[in-house]
Amino acid sequence: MDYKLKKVITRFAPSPTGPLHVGSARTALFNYIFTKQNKGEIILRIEDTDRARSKKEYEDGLISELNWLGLSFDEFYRQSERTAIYKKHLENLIKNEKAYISKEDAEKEGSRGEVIRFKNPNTKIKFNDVIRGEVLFDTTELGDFIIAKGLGEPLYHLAVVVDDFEMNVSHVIRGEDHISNTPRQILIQEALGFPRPVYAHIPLILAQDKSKLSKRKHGDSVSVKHYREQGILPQTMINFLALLGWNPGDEREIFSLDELVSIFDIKKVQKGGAVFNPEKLDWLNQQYLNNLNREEKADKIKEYLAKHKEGWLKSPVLGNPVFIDLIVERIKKWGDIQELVKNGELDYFFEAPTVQADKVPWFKNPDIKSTILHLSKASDIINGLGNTDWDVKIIKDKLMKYADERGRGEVLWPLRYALTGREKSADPFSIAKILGKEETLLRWQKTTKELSEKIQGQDQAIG
RNA sequence: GGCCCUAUCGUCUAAUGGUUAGGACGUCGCCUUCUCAAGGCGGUAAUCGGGGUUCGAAUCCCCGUAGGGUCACCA
Repeated sequence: MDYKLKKVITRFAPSPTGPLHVGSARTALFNYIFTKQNKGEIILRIEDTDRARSKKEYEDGLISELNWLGLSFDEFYRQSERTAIYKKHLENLIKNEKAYISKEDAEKEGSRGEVIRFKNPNTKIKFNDVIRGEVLFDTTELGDFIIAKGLGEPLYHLAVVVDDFEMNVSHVIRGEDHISNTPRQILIQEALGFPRPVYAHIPLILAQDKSKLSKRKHGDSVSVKHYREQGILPQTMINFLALLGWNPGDEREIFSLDELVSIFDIKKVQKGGAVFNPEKLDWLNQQYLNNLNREEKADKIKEYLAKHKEGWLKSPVLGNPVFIDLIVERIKKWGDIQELVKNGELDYFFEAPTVQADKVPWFKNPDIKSTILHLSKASDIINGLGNTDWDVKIIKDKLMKYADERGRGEVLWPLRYALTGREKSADPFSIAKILGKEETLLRWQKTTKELSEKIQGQDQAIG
């Protein structure tokens, strides 16, 4: 009765019929945490009794995603390799008249003449769910359900019950969609004389429309792989999934897997389903992104840039810490780098921008002559800086001193625009630092020249 | 439809009979700023409805209602 006395053994039992679903990932996570908390063992069991729908590539994918998440398992089984065991128990059921071979109408396509049905004792089943409390079912309506297509072809309910027993599973933690399967499985357990594990049915993860997240209805966004490819960090995923349906009772919400193991409480898991909120996932990822060290950031930026702009990889800009910080500040996940590239927001770091002369002066005081003056003056200031002074703070201090005298917008807008050719961008100090003195001066001088020519043209036209 | 589960801001949730119903995401505003991003500060917003029980109900009970899950020779 008191499961604390028994060794805790849990299992995560996906069927390899598709990519790892975020809901399944959370089930795996809760199993994992619970197991570690109780110093137990966790089993990964591939439920591939449906030979037609199960695929090795999905199994590989499942394992790859679990690895990525950092969830490890103590034992591994495949149901397709255990048919002899199921057969033994099936024969036992038939011998004891708990199940029988049933002649069926084989007219329906895909159906066969004989299947094995469980002899339903038509009782009421009551079980205690860790999360929901007492649940009562009348099993009469279930009828004599089919537990195997044949002695060598067990179906889900039979395989689950046999395996949970054979593997000494003490706690079954699974999704709420299995709650109505539980009475059926308990019936089989009792017929076989097996002990009953502790059940915990965790709530479903819902889509925005509040229906169960399904690949069919909601596409790729249901898979862990999707978020992995978007550049969400595994630690973000773990943290986010844990927070979906659980909280520590106080206001903390950033937790590592290890921290979860110390503070998680399965009894505090919510009863109702939880909508998967991608905005919050992004926000959380941003928190984790910021805490990465420079090397990790630099490596990932290179990796994602390589996908879109291989030509940029040789640039020394990539190693510049100011550049790295600038990028990380502007993304929520690595995949956002693609957007940055696509929108041309990074071009000016790697090649001279196209500057439109009429956009150089600040709109509040579009005087070309003073704009030229500011550009030249700024060039002088920058030119006076030695190599050791080539630092964002120093560049900023020097330029700001001048900008404060002459009006910030009036000075800073042209400086920045001449450097980037964009109305929106990072500040001119950081960009100057990244570009280097020579390139910065070059861009300012080029713009100055263009503006001068423009003025001359105007003067001639007037004269 | 039968059975089962669930019900606090738009979303994730706190408050285990007594709180101005708290926090986070989003959103909005302000500050910081030449612009963008980041950051800081602040605002908006909820107890599904109706009956009980109680001095007192988001909290306990009943009835509705709504949403969801499940009803395979899938898992």
